[in-house]
Amino acid sequence: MTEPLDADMFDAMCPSGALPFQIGDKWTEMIVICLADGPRRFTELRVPLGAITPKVLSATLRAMRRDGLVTRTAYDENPPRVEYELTELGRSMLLLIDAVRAWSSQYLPAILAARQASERLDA
Amino acid sequence: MTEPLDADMFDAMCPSGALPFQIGDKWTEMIVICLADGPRRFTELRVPLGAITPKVLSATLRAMRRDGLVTRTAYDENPPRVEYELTELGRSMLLLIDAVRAWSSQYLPAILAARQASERLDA
DNA sequence: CTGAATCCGACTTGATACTG
DNA sequence: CAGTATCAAGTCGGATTCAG
Repeated sequence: MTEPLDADMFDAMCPSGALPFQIGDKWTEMIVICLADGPRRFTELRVPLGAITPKVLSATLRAMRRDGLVTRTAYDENPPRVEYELTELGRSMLLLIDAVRAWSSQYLPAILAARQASERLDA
Repeated sequence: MTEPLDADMFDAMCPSGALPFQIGDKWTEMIVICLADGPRRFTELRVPLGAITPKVLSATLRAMRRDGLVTRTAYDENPPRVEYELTELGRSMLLLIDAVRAWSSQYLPAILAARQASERLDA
């Protein structure tokens, strides 16, 4: 259920900067996807997110907690362990994220083609 | 079909800043919605967009043209007239925008409530 | 009417280093 | 392990002014 996250899991989504649909800030969508299969630890999330700095991950998770998208559970152990988990509200985003991904796979190539065509006009 | 746009048509959507789904940049979604019923002129678009500056509207439309979302048609008249119209690609976003809006009407209140609850903890 | 040119402040993101 | 503190850089939207 909660196997280790693949460090390359977002590499294939590279042209996401061209996608006209953005979920939250730069990282929210990926974090939601990472948490889809169950709770994850702080460092565990850093693996697939391409060397996100701890400050940014911390800030993003705090904003998501504030909006009720994730919960944070700290275990009083040594070494410390903290787990983040999607709330029902956060989980409700998964369906819409799937819809966005479906739209992307269908239409993103057209956007990239239009972009390259207009680049040729500039030259 | 293309009745004048209401200057208040986006006032009810005010808490859109809290929405975790963003379409393009700040204005792209609203422009797509404004063009849903047919072509619109430059100044016509400025009405419902709450005093968007011409520079920003121009830049947004240029980016949308570059991505193949809208077409621009200039008529050689005096005074000059320019019309923007959704392409098929741009029109394909409408379904997804509807899905985002449906999600919003269902879950955005929960986000706002969670946000207010965490504000009370800060105080 | 439909923009373009310039300047600017605010916000976002990241690099780096440090702590309980 | 799980963050925080500080600093630097880039980007975006906007105000203002001017032009075809």
